[in-house]
Amino acid sequence: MATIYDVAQQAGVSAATVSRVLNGHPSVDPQLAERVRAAVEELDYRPNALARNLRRSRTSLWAVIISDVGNPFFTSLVRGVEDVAQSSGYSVVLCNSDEDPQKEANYVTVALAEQMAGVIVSPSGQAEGVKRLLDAGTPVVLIDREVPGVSVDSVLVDNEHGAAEATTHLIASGYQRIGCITGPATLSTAERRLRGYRQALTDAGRTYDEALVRHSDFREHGGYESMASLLDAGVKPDAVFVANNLMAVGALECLVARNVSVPDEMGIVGFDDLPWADLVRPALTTVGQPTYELGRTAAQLLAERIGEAEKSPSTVVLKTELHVRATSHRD
Amino acid sequence: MATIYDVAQQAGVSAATVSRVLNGHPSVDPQLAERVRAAVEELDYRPNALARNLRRSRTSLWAVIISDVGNPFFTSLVRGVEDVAQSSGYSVVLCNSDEDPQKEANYVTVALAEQMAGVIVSPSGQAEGVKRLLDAGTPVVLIDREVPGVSVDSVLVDNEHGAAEATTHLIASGYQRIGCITGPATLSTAERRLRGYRQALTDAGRTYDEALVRHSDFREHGGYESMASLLDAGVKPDAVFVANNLMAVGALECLVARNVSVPDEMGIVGFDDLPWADLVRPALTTVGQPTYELGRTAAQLLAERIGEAEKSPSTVVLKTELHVRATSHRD
DNA sequence: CTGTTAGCGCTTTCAA
DNA sequence: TTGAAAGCGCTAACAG
Repeated sequence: MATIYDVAQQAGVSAATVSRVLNGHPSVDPQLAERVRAAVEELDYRPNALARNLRRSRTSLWAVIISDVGNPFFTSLVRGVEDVAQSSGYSVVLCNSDEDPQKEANYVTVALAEQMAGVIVSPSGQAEGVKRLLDAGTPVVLIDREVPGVSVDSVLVDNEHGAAEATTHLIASGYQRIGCITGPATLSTAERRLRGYRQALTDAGRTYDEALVRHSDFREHGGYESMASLLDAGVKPDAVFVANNLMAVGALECLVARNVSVPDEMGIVGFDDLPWADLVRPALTTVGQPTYELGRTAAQLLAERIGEAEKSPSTVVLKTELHVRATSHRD
Repeated sequence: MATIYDVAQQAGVSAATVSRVLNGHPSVDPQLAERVRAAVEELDYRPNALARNLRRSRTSLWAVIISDVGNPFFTSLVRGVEDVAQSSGYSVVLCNSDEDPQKEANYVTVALAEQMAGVIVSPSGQAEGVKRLLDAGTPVVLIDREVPGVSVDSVLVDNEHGAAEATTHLIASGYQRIGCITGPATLSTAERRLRGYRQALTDAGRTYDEALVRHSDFREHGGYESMASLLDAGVKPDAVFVANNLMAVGALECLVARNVSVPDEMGIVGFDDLPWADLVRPALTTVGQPTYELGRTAAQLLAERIGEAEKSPSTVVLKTELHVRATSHRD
């Protein structure tokens, strides 16, 4: 592998000049610059990123730490991030924490150790990872989820409003006992969606019944179990607001398995869409999120933060949109 | 940020000794080692990976370059890779090439520049990226797809056999004119699956009719279009073998849109499963792949290759398994 | 078993 | 505008 000195020798200049040419430093004689470029070409020289990283003490990599690669919500989001990153000259590497704070911590350590230029993270509950990044001065943007007690750029959706809209829709569809399956109490999305659900009930003059609420894990299996638990309970709901897409799938599977007809015996609204939703029968009513836009926005915030470390953090809240399909009304 | 010298000073030893302790080099006095560990703790010292990388001229990162983050096939595979990587002391970063050779080339450049310890790649058609990695001496494992003319560790499934089994199943179910929607001719999987389909027809004494074959892009939309094109053609098929999961979804959506009843008017078998397949109606018959196992195996090969650069490359072929569901038989 | 020393390849003052 | 030289933080010969 050719080094910068080989190029310098070949071009008859110093390594410093080669470096200047390579990094677009203006004050270089065009003739010399041309000789350097020719030498680079000839030797097929590739700068050693490791040495450059060490010297500059940063890389041109962004880490995106997501909490579940298997959730299509994140894949669309990642596309949004990638598109912005590319046009800003960064490459994106994905890290899958699998909702495991330990794995998340590992990836934070990697991002720190490799001195990534920036990190976009959907934190799996604990503030610790985000705090470590912030303390080290790494530009960070939170996506999808908040963490309490830290001041940091964030991109969220209007979870409470979306959840309330979903619940109100179920009420308007004539359902009487509306339950809720939400996620881990440690996640802001789970809590906010639960709050929106509760608020909508209260606003409609309904009583909020703790017995109709389940906390689960935002995974398919958890949705299945929670629905089963709801069906086996004393007071059965006749509709359920399910606070994420994977759990909605699980809940539907449970209803199919138990021969509970949807939407007649049980109405369902999920949060976040599914791919190939059109093929799922009955078609699932959802609170749609602008996933690609979430990714784009987070990436833009990150780029700005990198450019200007001192500016005060901003939180962008994007709107959700109710997609009424078949599972939420009886007509 | 504390450096290794700060730790050395704090512990009253040399930087070399600190390095030895940190890297588990055996010949260190336990007492000194203990002092070093205490100093590390006290200063909250984190080794600078950039410096270490430069010195060792490699990182402890694996890159997994996949061709479509949106395809659940890859997400399961990634889990398999991660599990092995973790237990071998590597971290996995994901790179999404989106079936775009240009993006793939960029990520290869990143992997090379950052001197990743190893790369697992499902190449998007061209051999160029893989060749560059190999030429640079980077340990590489191919997954899911072959590239012609390079000798490299690979993990594949038995595409021809799986496709033939699917086609034979359609024949046995009484379908007469069986078509095929396959992927880009540049991808080995697309070609092998097409070959398996053709072979099965021939073996059954059927004629192979080029007019019933479509090459598409392994994406949902492409499957939709191809199915539409097949329906609009002079000789309509009464069953179709679709060579990947996303295109099968697209094809089904087209059939729903056109009011073609499945499996009565049209039988369908897809290649590779879908998540929440149980909810898709009618339930899709598929050629199942051991996705997690593919990832695990690739990771193991990579670990071995890193350990022993000179061993001759091996190709592991895993078995597929036909999952007969509702879309492929009329009874 | 431990310390001294010499770089890994690059960028960036500083002087010319 | 250019080059010489220092050094980012770590590891690995080589001595001792």
